[in-house]
Parts: sequence; C-alpha cells; structure tokens
Amino acid sequence: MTPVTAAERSDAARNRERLLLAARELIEQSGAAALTMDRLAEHAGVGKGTVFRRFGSRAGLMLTLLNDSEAAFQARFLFGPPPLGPGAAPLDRLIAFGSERIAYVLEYGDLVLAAGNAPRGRFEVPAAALWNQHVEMLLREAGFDSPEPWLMAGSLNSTLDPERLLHLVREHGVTSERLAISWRDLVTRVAGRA
Amino acid sequence: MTPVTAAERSDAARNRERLLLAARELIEQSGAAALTMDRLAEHAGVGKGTVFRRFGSRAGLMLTLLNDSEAAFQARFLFGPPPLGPGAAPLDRLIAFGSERIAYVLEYGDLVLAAGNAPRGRFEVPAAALWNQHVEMLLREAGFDSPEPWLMAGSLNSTLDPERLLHLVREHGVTSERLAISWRDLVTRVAGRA
DNA sequence: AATACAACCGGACTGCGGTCCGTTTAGTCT
DNA sequence: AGACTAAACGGACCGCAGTCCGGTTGTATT
Repeated sequence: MTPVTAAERSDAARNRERLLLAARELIEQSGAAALTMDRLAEHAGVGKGTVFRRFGSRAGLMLTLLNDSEAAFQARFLFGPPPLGPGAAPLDRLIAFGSERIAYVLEYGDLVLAAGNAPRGRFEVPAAALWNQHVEMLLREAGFDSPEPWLMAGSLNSTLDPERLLHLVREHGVTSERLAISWRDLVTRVAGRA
Repeated sequence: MTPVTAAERSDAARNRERLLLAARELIEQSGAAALTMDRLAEHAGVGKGTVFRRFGSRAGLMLTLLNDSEAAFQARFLFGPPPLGPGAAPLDRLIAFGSERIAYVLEYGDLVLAAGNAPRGRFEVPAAALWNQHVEMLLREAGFDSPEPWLMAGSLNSTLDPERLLHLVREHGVTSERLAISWRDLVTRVAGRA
C-alpha cells in the first residue's frame, strides 16, 4: 500500500498508541477532569511536545478518545435499526435521537465536557455539523415548514448541550428520563401534532 | 448609617473604583478578550491579589462590569412597557424577550462571553435563574401545559446561549433579525398556535 | 553500507488564572 | 495621641495549556 499522504512514521505510531493507552489508564484512575497534559506525557514516557503534536490540544485528545463511540453513535442514527435509524416515522426518529444523545452525554460525562472546550468553540466540530444536518433532515421529513430550518435544527441541538445536561443531572438531580421527556415534548410541539 | 455588615474600608472602595475604571479603559482600547488580570492590576496600580479579592475571578469581574446593563434589562422585562414588560399577551412578551436578549448579547459580545466562564458553569448565575423563571411564567400564562415546564423554560433559554449566538453571527454571518425570527418561530410553536 | 533529509522528539519556556501569606493600614477604643 | 485589631494589601508563587527550537531518528536513495 502506497498512501497518497505520506505514511505515519513507525515511532510516531508507537507513541500515539502509548499516549492513548496512558490516557485511558489515567482517566480510569482519576477521571477525565483530572487529566493534565504534563501528567499524560510523563505517564506515557514521552515529551510534552509530542502530546500536542499528536492531538493539537487537550480538547483534541478528548475528541480522539471519544472517536470510536461517537462513530458508533453516528452509525446507529444513520444506518441502524428503527426507531433511531431509518424506517421509523421522522418524529419518532427525532425523539429517539434526543434520548440516545442524552444517554451518550451522561455516559461519557467529563470526557464530553472536556472535548467541548475546543479552540473555536464547540460548534466547529464536524460531529456537531452532522447532528445539525440530521435534525434538519428529520424536521423536513416530518413536514416541518419554517423560515429558518437550519437555525431551528441548531436551536434544538443546543438544547442537548452537554454542559447543560450534566449540570441538571449533577446539581439538580434531574434524571435522564425527565430529560428525555422534556426533549420529546419539545420536538413534538415543534415538528408535529401534540 | 450603621450597616449590619461592616462597611467597606475606604481604601478598599477606592481600589474598587480604580479597578473598574482601569478595566473599562483597557477594554475600550483592546476589547474584553484581551484583558488579563495581570495587566488590569498593573494598569490600576494595584496588586494582583487585590483584583481577585474584589471580584473572585475573571468571570466575576466581567459580571460586575455587566451589572448595570443586566439590571436595566431585567427592569425592562419585569416592569417596563409592553410588549417586553407586563401588559402584552404572554406569547408576545416571550417573543420580545428573545429579541431583546439577542440584541443584548450581540451588543456586549466578548464581555458576555468572558462572563460565561464562571467556576460552576454559567447556570448558577443568579441572572440565569431569573430568566428561567420569567420564561416559565410566560409559558404558563400562555396556557402552556407540559410535564416539565421548568425544563422546557431551560431548553428555550439554552437556545439563546451567547456562545452559540455569537458563533452564528461572527462565523456564519447570520443577522440578529434572522435569529429573532427563528426564536419567534420556536416559541410560537412551543407555546401557542401558528 | 553510507548519505541525506524530512519528520519527529523532548523539555525548557511563556503567559495565563488563581492562591498564599507576611506586611501594612484604616478605623476604633482608651 | 497612642495602642490595638481586623481588614486589606501586594507580589512571589503554583499548576496549567500551549509554543518553540536544537538535537535525534526513521526511511528512502545510491
């Protein structure tokens, strides 16, 4: 295989694996919030510069750590079984999308939070663009007619902001069930009949 | 006058004034994003410790700087003339609330952004609780019946998140008019008839 | 195997927000 | 006025994310 973009050097690949392994170990021990780039470099037996060359920033590292689960989530709402995936009624898919997203955020908690402190805000992230597009598509399919469908999709998505969800759960004891109910209520009113 | 809580010492009061003046000067020169606590201390001719004792954190400083305009905004939606203040139909007040909030966020831009990086997130801020309460009240008055009115109010408010609004305006050229239209569309669907 | 070079490495360095604590000072009491 | 004390002061200090650059190493070429 001769890739168009030059292949990654072997020592670089080795260090990337070391770093990801070390990161997961440290996070398992003390949580993602306590993970500092210095400690990660030390624990992986690597210089600090290497950490930043690989991941760009702390948020980039967290994004990389979340990559697999995020890809799995995307695969489920794009191609998976109903009601999340194609086949169900658009409104049902929308409701399922919110519920699953809420569950995802609660499961990965601190990791998602730390990934949110990206340089140019948390809106440039490719994943966010995909969610927006997906919600917009479902709105259209549900017969939604509005002057600003793209902004409406963004509004609905901002409702699922990890910082907000985790704040409600951790500081106010709100359950994921209540969050899901509130989401269902919201999208039902916006997109369809009561 | 003999206040219950001990009066502020004269040197403390003098330094607070100095700091606020210096902060406004520096912000006028280079914008709020470029304001560092070290520079502020130096420009005010004061130790760094003093800055933090007064305002607690950078976010606290920004909040203090916004205090007057925030109080004015609150007075307008609580006691001011319709359609923002009491007297108009609840749905119209809700629509006006969003428009005015959008205008406020765009006017104070970086200041609001910097105030948002508070210690325990941007949800503990007293002002946020008041907005929530206000939106929830207007929803009830509009005949809104839902399993989770408080969460719904929070969802609607999260739509007005400064980071999101400023991102849309600055990176995507969205106008405040379009944002206001989208808000109107959202709350109309949630709270009332089209 | 020797050469050459691009990619990579590491850790010292910077600037930031925030803390700590020994010193100074404003207000009060005698 | 002089003494006392709680409050305020200031700047050295810390841990952090992120940058920089002189030295090193993998890899392709001959």
